[in-house]
This record gives sequence, C-alpha cells and structure tokens, in this order.
Amino acid sequence: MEELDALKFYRTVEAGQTIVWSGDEMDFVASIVTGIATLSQTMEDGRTQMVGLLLPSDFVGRPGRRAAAYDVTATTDIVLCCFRKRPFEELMIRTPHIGQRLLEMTLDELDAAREWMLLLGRKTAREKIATLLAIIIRRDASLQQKLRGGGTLEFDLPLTREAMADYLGLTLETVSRQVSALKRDGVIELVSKRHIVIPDLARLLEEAGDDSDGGLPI
Amino acid sequence: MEELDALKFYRTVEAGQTIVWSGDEMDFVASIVTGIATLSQTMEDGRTQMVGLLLPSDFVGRPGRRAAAYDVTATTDIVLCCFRKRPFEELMIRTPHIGQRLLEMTLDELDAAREWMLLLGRKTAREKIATLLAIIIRRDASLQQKLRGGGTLEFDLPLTREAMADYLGLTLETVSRQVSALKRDGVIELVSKRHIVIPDLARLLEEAGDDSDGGLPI
DNA sequence: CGCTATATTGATTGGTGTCAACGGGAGTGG
DNA sequence: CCACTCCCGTTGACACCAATCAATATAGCG
Repeated sequence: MEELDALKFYRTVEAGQTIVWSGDEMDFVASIVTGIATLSQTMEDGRTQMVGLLLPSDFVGRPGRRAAAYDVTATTDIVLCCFRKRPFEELMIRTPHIGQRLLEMTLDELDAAREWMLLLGRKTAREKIATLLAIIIRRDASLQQKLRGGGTLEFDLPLTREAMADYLGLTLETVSRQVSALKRDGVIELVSKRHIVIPDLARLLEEAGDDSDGGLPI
Repeated sequence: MEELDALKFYRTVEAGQTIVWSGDEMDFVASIVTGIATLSQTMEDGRTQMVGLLLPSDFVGRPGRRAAAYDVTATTDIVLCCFRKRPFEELMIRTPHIGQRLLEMTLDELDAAREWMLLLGRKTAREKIATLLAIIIRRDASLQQKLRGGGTLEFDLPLTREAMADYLGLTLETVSRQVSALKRDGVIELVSKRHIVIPDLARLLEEAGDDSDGGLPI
C-alpha cells in the first residue's frame, strides 16, 4: 500500500471535459477521488450510449490494455488519483490483494451492466426513468445515510436530461415528457428541474418494474 | 493447479434445462467444458432479457456471493466442470494466479456487456440482427479457423428466433421479419432456417453499424 | 439586458410490438 | 406409407410508443 502511495499523482478535470477518448493510448490507470464521470460509446453517426457511471472510489482504465475502449467524460469537476500503468501492473502481480479488490469491483460493475441491459432491452420509457431515479436514490443512500424512516426522500439529479437520455437509450424529449408524466401522476415532485422529492418510495419502485421487494438492498 | 483438480467434479445438463435459477443458493462455481449456456433476467410479467452468453471455458457463478443473480440455461447439451465454492474460494486466496485469470475473464465479459448496451440502447432492429450475426461469425472464426481469405462465410445459428429476440431486446416476430429483410436485400442467404451464408462480410458489418474497420479483430 | 444552454411541450411520423393466421419440417403412431 | 401433432418460423393487419421536427419557456451568466 505504501508502494502504491509512492506511485500516485493527482489530476483534476473540469466538468464537461473529456478525460480520455475511446481509442486513445492510456499510460495510466486511475481511481476517482471526488466527482462523477461517465463511460460512453459513440457510433459513427453520433448516436451515443453511456455504458457506465463512475463514482468516487471507482476505477478507470484496464490493466493489460493499451488503448481506452470508451470515452470517459467528467460530468462534474473531478479529482483523479492516477498511477502510471506499467508500475501499477507490476505492483499488481506482486500484491495479490490489489487484484482481488479489482476483481470484486469488476464483478460489481458487471452486475450493474447486466441490470442495465434488462432496462435497455425490455423496459418502457416510464420504467426507465423510474429505475434511474431509484438507482440514484440507492446510491445516495449508501453514501450518505439519508433515509429518514421510509418517509419522503429528496435528492439532486447529477445529470442533464440529455445525459439521462444517453444513459437510458432514449431521446431527451422523451425523458422530459416522462419526467413530466411522473410528476403529473404524483410519483415525483419537482422542487426545481434538478431537485426531486419522492413522496412514496414504494410507489416509485413499483413504477420501476423491478421484481425486488422494495427494500433498499445496500 | 493440481489442487484444483482434486476439487473438481463433472456435471452434464441437457439442452433446454435450467442449470440454476436466479435467487437459488449456489454452493458451487463451474466452468463450461462443452456446449453453450445463457444468462438471463426475467421481470415479474415475463419480459426476459439475456445478459450473457457462456461458451466453453467461461465461468459460472461468483466467488463471494451466496445466491445466483441470473437464470443460467443450457441451450445445447452441456458439460460443466464444477468446484465446491468454499474450497475454491480458499484456494483462490492462496493462489493469486487464479484470481488474475478470473479478473481477465471478468473484464472481457464487462466489455462484451457494454458493447451489448450500445446495441440494446441505440441500434435499430436491422442493425441488431446484423451485429448478432457478426458476433457469431467472429466467435466461430476465433474457435475454428474457418476464414477463407475474405470469401463467403457460412455457419449455423445456435439460437432459436425466440432466443435471438431475448438477446436483442426484440420480439421474435421482429427478428423473423428483419432476417427476411436482410435475405431479401442480399446481405445474407438462408440455406435452411438455421444455416446462413454471408456472401459479403464487409456488407454485413456495414449493416451492423459498427465503426470498426471491418477486419476481424480476433 | 441579451445570450446561451437547458428544458418543456406540441404535431406528426415511423419503427416495433401485438394479435392472429398460416407454413413447414420432424417425430410419432396407426 | 400416411395422417397427425408439435414446435419453430413466417407473414399480415393494426395499434401504439417513442423518435423526429419544430416552437416555445426558463435559468444562468457575462
């Protein structure tokens, strides 16, 4: 661990900036310290799909790969803790614990990706929005212990409507419409465009279409 | 490695049988020896989405997790090489190499899942079909060296139309229609319903909408 | 105060889902 | 050998959800 410390250096990125472009050579790996970043893929004609959301403690880059496979973009101001790749890889071989931790994290990301595949392939626009909100809530809950005995929840959306659309495989107009519809139906309340109140979490989860029991499985 | 051998036992599953149900307790992990299996998720109302395709050498189960997160179904007759989970986990801690290999495989699966997210979220039905065919060809090519100098390719579909639909986030009717359309347009030829000839691979890749150069990146 | 980015809303189109009928091959049994 | 049935696949008619094109708010900011 002290060895890792010796390798690291910090880097800051402003909101909206792209950290790496798909296809770029990457000579470092990194871990998010603060802020939120997104992984996305873009087709020739401009259609884009987000394929991952990176939160503090998440890992950027893949050991053993030269070029980046996705665009990595900062959605908020970001602080990265970087390691030059070669030394990191060597350290990983000598220190099994690091690899084990990476395996854990990668398996979690794989689960998240697969949950997202169900959303993209089979859920309606309304269910997609509800699911996204539920996921953001779950994440918030696990970070800051903000649950007040199952009462009302509120939070800020860290994403624009366009980013939500790219995440959900929708257009931004559809996102806007469905958010309005959920508001009209009393599932959510909009304090401002980005600040949302959930009067009844169970109701939201029902709209999300998940087969979960409704508990917050942190 | 010899230790691993001491733990293993084999299990066979008939085509169509479910190996584990989502939520089941799993007291083993396994590796596919022969055959093809699928990972899928199902919603309460029956909508299902495949989230993974397991080929020989692929891994089943997650170290450190009690219950299965997905349904695992054999699409062909299958032979599994199983290890009881607890001893396997202990061995993994003592033998870093196994963990490193698992990490590699998991990262590959994550890449595949993310490629699939782009397909599910942003591609048209026609592009989805073309992409699936391209992926099957790439897999076949990497297994058996069947490429004849960029000439015509042919192969068998290992999936029913319904399985294709579950994989692509479509209905089986739409799959059937788009396969017919690709045939009508000369992109593919149907020797039988499951045996396909590709007269022009570049054309197929173009239909798939990928930004790749068209080479077969094995 | 305009300027720009973000968001909402409307009108219309089009792709895919849904419901339904039909085709065709493989296996089964008379 | 031929009907029968089942499963898989195809095709058609129609409906509907979400995309597209377009106009209009709203908020932040120099």
